[in-house]
Amino acid sequence: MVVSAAPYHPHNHDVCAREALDNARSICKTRQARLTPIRERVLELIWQSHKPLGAYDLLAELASERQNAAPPTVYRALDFLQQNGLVHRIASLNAFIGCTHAGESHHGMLLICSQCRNVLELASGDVTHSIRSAAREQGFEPQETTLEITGLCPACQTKTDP
Amino acid sequence: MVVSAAPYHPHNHDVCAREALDNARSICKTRQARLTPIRERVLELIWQSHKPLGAYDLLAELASERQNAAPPTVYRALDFLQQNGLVHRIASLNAFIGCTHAGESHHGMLLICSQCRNVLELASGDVTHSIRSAAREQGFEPQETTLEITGLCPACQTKTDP
DNA sequence: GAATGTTTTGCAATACTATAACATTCCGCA
DNA sequence: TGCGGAATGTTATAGTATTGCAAAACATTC
Repeated sequence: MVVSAAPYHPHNHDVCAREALDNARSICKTRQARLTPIRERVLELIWQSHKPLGAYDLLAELASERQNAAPPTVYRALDFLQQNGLVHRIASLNAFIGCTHAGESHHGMLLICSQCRNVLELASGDVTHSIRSAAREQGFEPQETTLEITGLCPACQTKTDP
Repeated sequence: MVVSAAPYHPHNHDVCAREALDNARSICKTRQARLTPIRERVLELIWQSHKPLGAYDLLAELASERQNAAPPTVYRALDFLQQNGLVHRIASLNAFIGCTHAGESHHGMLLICSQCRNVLELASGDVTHSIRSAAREQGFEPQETTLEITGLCPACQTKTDP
């Protein structure tokens, strides 16, 4: 499932988020991974927008809903979600975003708008391929790729141009 | 100046580090940036190897040499070195590495060995180009790119293969 | 449905990473 | 020699993440 080119295109985000949740439930069922209430709620919070959230943002939300939320609560949920390919951690921001390519084998290229903070996840075969071959040329065997690009999304470009 | 394909190739690292320091001094002179003793020492510490060092690793070294080293001491030095393109911050590790392409316009692609922790910096035109065009296809205007790849370097591949 | 082993959650403490704010010192330059 | 900006000293604190152990929930088998 690939969500359409959100977030730069206007879209019904409720539908978008609901689809992501449904998809997550289906993936977890297949993988026999337990999408517990805490984990599901964390994922739901992350999917409230296409802007990355910090672990302590999530914790604050969670703590307002349940008594016993502590840092490990949210970090464990995030670990689970990452391991099942449902969220990405954005290293350059120490924040987390819902994965729009869950269930597909990919390594996401994240386009992060420095102005509105929306994040678009891309999976480009060209990019993947050129990175792999550049690495292999050096005899290097890649395992994990972190590719994060900050810049201006289309909407924010027109806003800042006079 | 491009340092040869260190660190995977055997090389005289003393020479390698000394060249990096000389190069840094020359760059700072040109840019009228003040490579003060603290800043130079931090850079020297970073260049002791091709393995990334955390800010607090650097601080520990620094503190053993001078009385007044505190976190801001090392973070300020690192800020300066980054702004002048002499070191890179590795977001996925919260650590710092000497830039092997200082003085050249580039955005480094870092190959990080998960076993020996050595880091090789690459500047591939192909990769740069495919990333830029993938971003632009979405109408996105890139400003900063973080590209970090963990995997196995040639030496560690042969070690782990039986 | 009770016993058992595994997974998940609760809980407290702490480690690690980074910055803020303000005082002081240093350095180039008029 | 004194002025002004840059760099450093100093203290405190903010922000991010993990460890370790106890308790509870759950799945499975008997």
